[in-house]
Amino acid sequence: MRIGELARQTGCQVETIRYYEKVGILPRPLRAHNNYRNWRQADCRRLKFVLRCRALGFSLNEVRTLLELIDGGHYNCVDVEAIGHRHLDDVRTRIADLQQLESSLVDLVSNCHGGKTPDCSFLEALFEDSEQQVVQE
Amino acid sequence: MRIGELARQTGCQVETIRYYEKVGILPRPLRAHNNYRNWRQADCRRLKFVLRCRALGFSLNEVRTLLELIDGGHYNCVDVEAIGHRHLDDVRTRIADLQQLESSLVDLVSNCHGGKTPDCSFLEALFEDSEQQVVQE
DNA sequence: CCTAAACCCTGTAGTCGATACAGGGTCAAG
DNA sequence: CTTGACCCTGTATCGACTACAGGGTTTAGG
Repeated sequence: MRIGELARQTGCQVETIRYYEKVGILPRPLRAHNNYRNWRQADCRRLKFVLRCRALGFSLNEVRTLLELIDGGHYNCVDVEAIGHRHLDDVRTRIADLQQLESSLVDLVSNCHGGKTPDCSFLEALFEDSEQQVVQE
Repeated sequence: MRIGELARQTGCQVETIRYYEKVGILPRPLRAHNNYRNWRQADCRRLKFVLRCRALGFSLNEVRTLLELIDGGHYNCVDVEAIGHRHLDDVRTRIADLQQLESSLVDLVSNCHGGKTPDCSFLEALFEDSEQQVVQE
């Protein structure tokens, strides 16, 4: 299968496939006489797996770890679960951070009543020399 | 004030200050005889403003826009409010996306019961050739 | 006066996960 | 025989920094 066909079957961009090959997420495929890559069905399956992991917010390094466990063949479900749980914790932390951020923004914007310069409470609040800490993103 | 002192007063890293100068977020300061940067109190205030915006998740480009409005002096509170609201919408979208992602992960992980290879339902679910779409991050 | 540590400078490269060319080669249809 | 779709390599770009390398300056202590 040529790269365009693999792209169609997976919904992945051609450049991204070449990128995944370069960084070792996908194996180097055989080449045809014209130097075109020749992908196999197993590569398609693997790529779909990668894309699903990415859609779930796993980093490429996490995906690499999962793939190594799979490729090694002697993975333990406990290891896999640990990666999943760690990632879930990450996601929950990010949600909590964003929610803090949201409420700070709501506070700021709610003070805004369309007045003219220089009475912008939004900017004034951001310029205040208070020690009040805003949550890090 | 030298760069280290500005870093201490703002909690910003020295390299980041030089970076902000390079990309035009901070003005080019005067230089002492030894070529050391000489920052003023107004720069400190400006940098604190920038850091607060960043902590609220504004991109550097959004910060740049806000600073241009301020520097121009003829900004309208409506413009500022619009930037704030647009950003708030962004944040809410990201929260919703992450929450979708969280529930997908919970589903995956909850099927995991510490079994041995090759009975890992977590990996199997990711390998499934279903058309079921996972939410994009 | 000397030395060591702390500070400052410029410039470049690296991070992550792609994306976007530039500049070429190949192939099938009309 | 040409057009357009496809493929190749290699490099540059994005955002927002961070981390050096390789140098100069200042400051405190002995």
